Amino acid sequence: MDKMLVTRVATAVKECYGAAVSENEVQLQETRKEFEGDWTVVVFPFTRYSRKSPEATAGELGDYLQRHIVEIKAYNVIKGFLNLTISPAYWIGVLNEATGKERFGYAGKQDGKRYMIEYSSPNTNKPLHLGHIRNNFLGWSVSEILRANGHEVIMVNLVNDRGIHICKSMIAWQKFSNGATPGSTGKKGDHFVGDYYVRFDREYKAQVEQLVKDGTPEEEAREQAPILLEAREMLRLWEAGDPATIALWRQMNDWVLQGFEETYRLMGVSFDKVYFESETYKKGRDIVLKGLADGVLYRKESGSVWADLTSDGLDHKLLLRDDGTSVYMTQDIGTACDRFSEFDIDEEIYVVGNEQNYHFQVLSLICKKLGFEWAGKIKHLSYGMVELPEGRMKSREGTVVDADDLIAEMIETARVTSAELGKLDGYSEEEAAEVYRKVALGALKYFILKVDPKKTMTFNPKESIDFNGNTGPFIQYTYTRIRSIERKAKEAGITALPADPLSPLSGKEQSLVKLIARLPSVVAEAGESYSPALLANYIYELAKEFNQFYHDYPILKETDETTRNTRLLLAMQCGVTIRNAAGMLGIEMPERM
RNA sequence: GGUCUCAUAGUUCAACGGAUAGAACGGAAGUUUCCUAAACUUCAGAUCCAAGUUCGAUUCUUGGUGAGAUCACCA
Repeated sequence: MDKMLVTRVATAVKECYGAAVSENEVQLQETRKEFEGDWTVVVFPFTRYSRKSPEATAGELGDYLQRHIVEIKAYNVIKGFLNLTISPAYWIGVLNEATGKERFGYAGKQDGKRYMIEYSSPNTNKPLHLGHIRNNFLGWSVSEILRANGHEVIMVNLVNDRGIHICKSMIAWQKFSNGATPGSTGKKGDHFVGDYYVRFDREYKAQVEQLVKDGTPEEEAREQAPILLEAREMLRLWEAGDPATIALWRQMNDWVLQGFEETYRLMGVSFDKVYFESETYKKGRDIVLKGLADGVLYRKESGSVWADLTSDGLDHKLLLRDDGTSVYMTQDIGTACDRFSEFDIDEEIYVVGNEQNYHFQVLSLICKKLGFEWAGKIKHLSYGMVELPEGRMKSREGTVVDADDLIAEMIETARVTSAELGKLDGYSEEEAAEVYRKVALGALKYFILKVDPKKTMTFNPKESIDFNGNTGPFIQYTYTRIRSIERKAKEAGITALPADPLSPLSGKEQSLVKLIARLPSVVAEAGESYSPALLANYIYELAKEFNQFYHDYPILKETDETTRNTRLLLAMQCGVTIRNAAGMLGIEMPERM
């Protein structure tokens, strides 16, 4: 409907004033609640074609549109705004069309693009924390939204499983574990290994302090601490392929990955393909050498290879070290190249925190310089840090919020609240636990996804799990109310019937239908801008609108059968809409809560 | 210092260059009991500063101020 209106407005301008206006010059928006009408055309831009006052122009266009579009019942003009009122029959048609579609909101799979989306990308030396949570939710949700738009999405995870950080955990484990394992201690693997990483750091600091006390300059002490030298030696052994080192490395990574697996399952995210940096870290070397031969890159006397980006306002960037080994940037060039040739993807999205904005700016620039035609197809979905009400998380100060701990706490809060109110009394323990999990994760996901990704956000665990206001649980709660109404209606033998075209919808009913009808365009917009936040805010608006609607029109009390059935239908469709839209954010709906 | 991002009620978040800047939480007052972890209705309360472009600027441009990120032979 809205697309059709835009087209027709453009023709109207052409017919009335003989000026060809492109469709993106037409500004169509939903009429604000305080005015009469459904859609509003902003006519200010057309006054230069009509050479008349905004009011007169709007009037003429309104006349034309009403004559030529049957669905337009009336129009009114306020200043330069032309408000169009659509006939009630149209809205009833929309409602009838939407109902019964379980996949309402999802576009069919037609000529969509193929995306690859890389997200999560953890290091294997410590467990996931709150920052990863934002990353995972964003990556998963954007994928779902793109899929809902009819695109194909390959979700990938690049696990950073090699380097000095994992060697630090390995050394500490060798020295201090006495052969302990996650199995023997009952600890989750990632936490187990993370503890040794922390242990390493403690030991390292103690050694530095001791060296300084013995008269070593601090800078030198930091370089010369024995345990650090041991970690470096271990990295050397690893790169040399020393069997014992490799075996230990494999063992510790397995522990961590098993732990991650559990956290991913809990968060409800998954991947189509997992890359390991240990397998990709040498990539890109040949490409860089070719770039060097082509004169795009240059070599310093010491042997290292660089890209000169100063003409683009950036610095020089190292691509190969003196010893010829790759750096992070080199690997990224290599893996991107592989992916584009292997999967024939139209676009690659990297979900990575904004501390790497510079990295991705440089990456796309270098790829362009190297002459890859896909250089423009790599996108960085950059997101801001997550802070706590007390301020930034600092690993040094131990204020990092662990992902598993946080989720466990939220589930516990949900459990306690529910137990107090005894609402799930009829449920078995497993069923109830499932509800707590859905509520806790719904709260977390909604709270994080409703915020514009690029902004730094403050996460307040207490507020997020509030059951009122702009929260996930409020949305879930609204859904369960709808389901409860459905159940009661069924018990009373009431069935929802298609709306009667002869019974016009009231204002509140109509605005609810309008809101429901908007879902497809919200999904499309969210897909284009990679913004789950748009969807989140939409769902809240719908949930809130439903609550108001239900307050004004108690469905089960209504005596007129046709009216009652239409309203029941409307409520049920609200439920489907909320469920589907929330599903794209990864928020599951409980039947009761 | 260079580059990039952000700045909106007390707080957490909204607002393709459009109408009187919306919500939520918190605060004040009230209504109701068909769904209920009840909901709904009022009230008070904000665009960091200064210029510019525009019929119209929270939005675009420039310059300030403030906050954050980044500029490694780390990843």
